[in-house]
Amino acid sequence: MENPAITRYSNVPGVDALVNELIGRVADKWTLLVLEALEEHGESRFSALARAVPGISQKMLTQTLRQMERDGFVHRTVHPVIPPHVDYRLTPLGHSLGEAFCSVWLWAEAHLETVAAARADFDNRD
Amino acid sequence: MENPAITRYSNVPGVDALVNELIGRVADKWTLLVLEALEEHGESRFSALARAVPGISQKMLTQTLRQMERDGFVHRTVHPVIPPHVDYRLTPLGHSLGEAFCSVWLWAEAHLETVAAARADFDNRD
DNA sequence: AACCGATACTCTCTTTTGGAAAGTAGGCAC
DNA sequence: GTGCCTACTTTCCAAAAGAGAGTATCGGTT
Repeated sequence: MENPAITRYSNVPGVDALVNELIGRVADKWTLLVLEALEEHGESRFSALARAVPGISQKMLTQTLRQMERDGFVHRTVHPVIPPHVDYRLTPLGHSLGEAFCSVWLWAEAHLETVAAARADFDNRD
Repeated sequence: MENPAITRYSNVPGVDALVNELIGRVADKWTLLVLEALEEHGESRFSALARAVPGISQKMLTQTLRQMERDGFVHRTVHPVIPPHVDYRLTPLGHSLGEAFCSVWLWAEAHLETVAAARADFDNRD
């Protein structure tokens, strides 16, 4: 009873599930915030990212960076010195993702007040 | 000890936290998928959305639609008939968000294989 | 030799979130 | 009455996230 219909901006049926999965991975708050921090500050260390992404826990930062590394968005450089020194930087793929999200950031900035007004309106109904 | 520095594509310090919050709301897998379904199919009923968004539970669909309604992305029309009939459609604001995300969908489609290859490569290391 | 500091994690515990499935409401055909 | 229809709502349980302390490493200090 599945609807095999066209979905998504391209209409290739079998690809949709995969695109959905990738979107699910990419449409993640922390991924987006880390991506943005790396776009903004360039190559950064773990502790710098922890500072740059407000509210992220070390655990989530580690996890997010691992996923992003696995997906090929960031490159991890370990300098074998004491104390340890690890740098993270965007790959070209990660950078291209950042550019794709650029319009979303701009949208968020542009419509911040509209959304706030909509929320206030909604909360004051009934 | 907070770093008040420039973040985001605009550099207005106080706005950043709000933009972050909005991004967190908007960069949500289910929100994105529902948004896409509404872009694709136009005004839809609850059950049609449940079918159009593969894998979503009723609970998450209800919750996501409520949030999107509160944020002003969707309009909810209740037809007071029996059995109940409720239609959801994108507001202009919701549509503009969909357009902002368009580049992300295109990115996902375009780089699907690159990401798959990166993952395979990562998983086969050490 | 014991201790400390620095850095990037890692582990444990508690809270929050998400999914599956059953329940609710209310008129209408039977 | 009983069952049916749709759009939720609730409940229970499992998975995920956050807080915060712990770990490994080595050189320098005491």
